[in-house]
Amino acid sequence: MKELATRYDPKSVEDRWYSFWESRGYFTARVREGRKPYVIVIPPPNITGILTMGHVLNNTLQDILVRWKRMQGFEVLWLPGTDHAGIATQNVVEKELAKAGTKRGNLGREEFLKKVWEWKERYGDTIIRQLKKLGCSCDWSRERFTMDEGLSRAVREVFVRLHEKGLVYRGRYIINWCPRCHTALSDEEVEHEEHDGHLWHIRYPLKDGGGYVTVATTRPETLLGDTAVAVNPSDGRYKALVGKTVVVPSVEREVPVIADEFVDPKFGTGIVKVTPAHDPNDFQMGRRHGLPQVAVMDGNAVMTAEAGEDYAGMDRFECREALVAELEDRKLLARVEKHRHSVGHCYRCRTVIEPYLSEQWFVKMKPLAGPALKAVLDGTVSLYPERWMKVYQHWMENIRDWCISRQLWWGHRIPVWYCRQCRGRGKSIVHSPLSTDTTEAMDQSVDHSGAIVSRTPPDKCPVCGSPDLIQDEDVLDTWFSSWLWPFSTLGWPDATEDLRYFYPTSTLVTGPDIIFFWVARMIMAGIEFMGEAPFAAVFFTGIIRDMDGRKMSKSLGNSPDPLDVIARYGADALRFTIARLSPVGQDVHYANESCELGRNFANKIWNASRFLLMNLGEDDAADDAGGFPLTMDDRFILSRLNRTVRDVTAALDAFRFNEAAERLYEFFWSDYCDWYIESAKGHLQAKGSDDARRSRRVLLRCLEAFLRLLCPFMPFLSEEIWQMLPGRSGDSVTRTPWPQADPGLIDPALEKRVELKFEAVRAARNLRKEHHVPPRSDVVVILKPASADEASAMEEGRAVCMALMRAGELRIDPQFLPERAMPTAPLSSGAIVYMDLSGSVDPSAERERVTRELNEIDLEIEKVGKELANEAFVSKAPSKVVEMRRRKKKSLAARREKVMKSLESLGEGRGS
RNA sequence: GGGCGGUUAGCUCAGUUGGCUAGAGCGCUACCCUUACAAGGUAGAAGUCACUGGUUCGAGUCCAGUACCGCCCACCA
Repeated sequence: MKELATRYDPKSVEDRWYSFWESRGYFTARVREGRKPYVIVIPPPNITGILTMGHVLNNTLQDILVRWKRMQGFEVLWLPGTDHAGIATQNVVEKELAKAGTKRGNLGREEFLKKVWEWKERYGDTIIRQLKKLGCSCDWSRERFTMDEGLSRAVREVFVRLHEKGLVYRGRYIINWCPRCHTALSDEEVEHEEHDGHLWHIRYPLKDGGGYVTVATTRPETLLGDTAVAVNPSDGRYKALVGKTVVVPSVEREVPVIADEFVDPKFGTGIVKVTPAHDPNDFQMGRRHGLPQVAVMDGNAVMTAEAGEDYAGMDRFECREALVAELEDRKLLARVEKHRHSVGHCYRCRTVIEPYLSEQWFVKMKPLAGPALKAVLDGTVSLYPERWMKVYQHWMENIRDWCISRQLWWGHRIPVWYCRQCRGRGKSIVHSPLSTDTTEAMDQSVDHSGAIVSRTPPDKCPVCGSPDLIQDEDVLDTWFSSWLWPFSTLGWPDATEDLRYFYPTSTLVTGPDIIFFWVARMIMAGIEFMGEAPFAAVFFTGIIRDMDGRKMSKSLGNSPDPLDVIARYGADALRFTIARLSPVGQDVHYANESCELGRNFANKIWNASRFLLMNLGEDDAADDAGGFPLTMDDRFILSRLNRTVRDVTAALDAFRFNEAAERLYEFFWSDYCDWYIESAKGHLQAKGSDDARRSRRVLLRCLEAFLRLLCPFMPFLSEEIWQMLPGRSGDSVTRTPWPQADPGLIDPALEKRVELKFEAVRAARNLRKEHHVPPRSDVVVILKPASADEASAMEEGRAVCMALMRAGELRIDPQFLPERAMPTAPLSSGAIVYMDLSGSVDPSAERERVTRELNEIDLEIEKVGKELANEAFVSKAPSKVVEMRRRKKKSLAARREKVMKSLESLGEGRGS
């Protein structure tokens, strides 16, 4: 047996075992009929991403699940991959270009895309490599990318199918526009933030010279695009105004005063300016009243010529300032109020979003939402924690159409073409789908706007036959590929074996921040295209925060690099700590130092195993106790082991990872190390004895079972130790079956009996300490048991107790009566522990201590006495509970008596 | 404006259907390098379970309300 270090060194083992597992194909799933599949698709990290603590949490939990399920005999597929992350990636590459002194406009679309692909090849798998460091057991042979050929085909297929159903449409609407990214965004991609702004009250002169109307606005610069002023039709104050004409300041445009229900008379002045081209509500109002749309800003949020020559070319916020100054000069600014309101920001670059009128593609969501909501409400898909159901339901019931076109270059190009001939001549009003006789026509359709929607690039216009076609410039929202992930990754739209066998998947583990972006939409897509929800359960993790409760972020610098943590503490330590700390459905407060929890635990396991290995002989095996009769302690640890197996399994079944981790920790540290190994040490001394052999085998049996339970949490360490155990010939702990709890071995009564011994030992140790007995010196301990059963339990454990108490002599004597002052400690059973210090006790200190004890007992007696004196309690509470109280009272009384006696033996009675 | 969490030891959190004296880890105090482990052992101190009321024989746990913290949603001109 080679010498093992006294500290576990994760660095020297982790990579070795990872490649061992990988090279043996342990993570590769196969289609195996008759075997139940268990499938998780990874939430694909962005190719721009590096591993964050959020990923660590997420993927550790997924890895725990899949490793556990593999051991339970499922055919497990954990499907990995990455997301092309349209905006994020384009931004990253653009930044690189900027550093090199160029920009994408200079390169042109094709050249730029080449650059992005190059970037992706170089850096896109960073996060994948990092996941391997963490120990993630993904099936890398099935790794996918949202822009690879198969997934791109799925995207086109979905777009065309939705278009055929009339669920994809194009139109000119107000959308969320990021002036920095130069693209439209969906509502979900806008992050609202509370912001201290102003409410400017602005006077619009009436054309007839009869004074002013005063409107209130938070965005005065949009006034340049006003085409009306509105009041509520039932607002008595302003009835007379309706139909009159006012003059928009600065641009001096004459616009009508209209009446519209939308206006809230209680807000501001009750009069609202209407800017149909720059506000979604005004857009609607404008449609209702046939108002012109005047766009005063361009895609850079720079004022256009429509804004008037004073402002054209100005940035929107600059313009705001200048315009307010002008209004003030002209006495048209009635007043300014402070006003707190929420402002939308781009989720990728934080720029303030501009409502912007433009032509975009949308998905009609209502028809998709219905079945997806039902699936969650009826339990086809269960959400953990359940409360997310409400959030989900609210979103589904108030769902709005999804703007899916992006004015980017990096992404799936929209599978739509336009005919230059037809469009040029302004004809082509054709309805989809084209039901002509050609097979090609099945693949494409032309909608009322002249768009040819096709799975493959068409070579000629189906209307006029012209080959002069041009593809839509836009790409699709990144999430338009993500929402297909659970089936596109398995080969859809082809009817592959994988798809048939592995779909629907089992569990999705993700953060609640993408419930709308991703989870909800996947459920919709799964039901729409596969006819079945994509997973049975969704587990929402918490969000990782720092100790001050702040979100981890680069700018705050509070975001640790998991690879540093792994280097410092080990992957297992990080995994275990994260699992242990993450409360179900609650955010995790994390600091690197927390990983000491996992590191120390790993070290404890390492050393306990080392101890056992030092004692083991060649012939020791774990499968049985060698036919030797088991001791009480043996049966105790086996009982605790089986209890642990049962509890850990139940906890995992319920996604209570923290509880599972806690059970493992408790069992190993408290039961196995603190008690069982300590009590076994005596037996192990005579190596050749049956006693020692029995002990070794039970120790080994527990360790083996424990390592298997631990394996999903700490795969590297458990493998390292597993391989050192006798009788291993290169088999892997990851391939062993998950332990089954044997209920017959769980014996609560026995556990109680053994706990009595703990208590006696603890009491004796406490007495030693209180009376300053030097650690090395032996003492005489006398135990006065409360029952014959206790006496026999103590008798059986005599040797162990003596060792742990460090007692030179242990007398078990039901009749014992001290002749002189002796420190005592009562046990909960009513038994009493005496320590004979041969008169070296200070009676007054002891008296004080015992008096304190007596007071505590009296307090308890009073409490129970009151309860039992309560007629209502005795008659209404379950008899079991009443009985329990009676017993408690009795044992307290017995204890009190004993304490009183020892107090008397100390010389004086108590004052009261 | 609507909704959802949280509030238990100095810190981070358990406490599953109400029922033995509310637990753990870290930190703290004291002693100990006892031949697996000082990343350890042993013993200990430390809690008005946010507040107010209610239900109940009995409330950290259930109900109502209040306060503070956090998050999400909303056409908050």
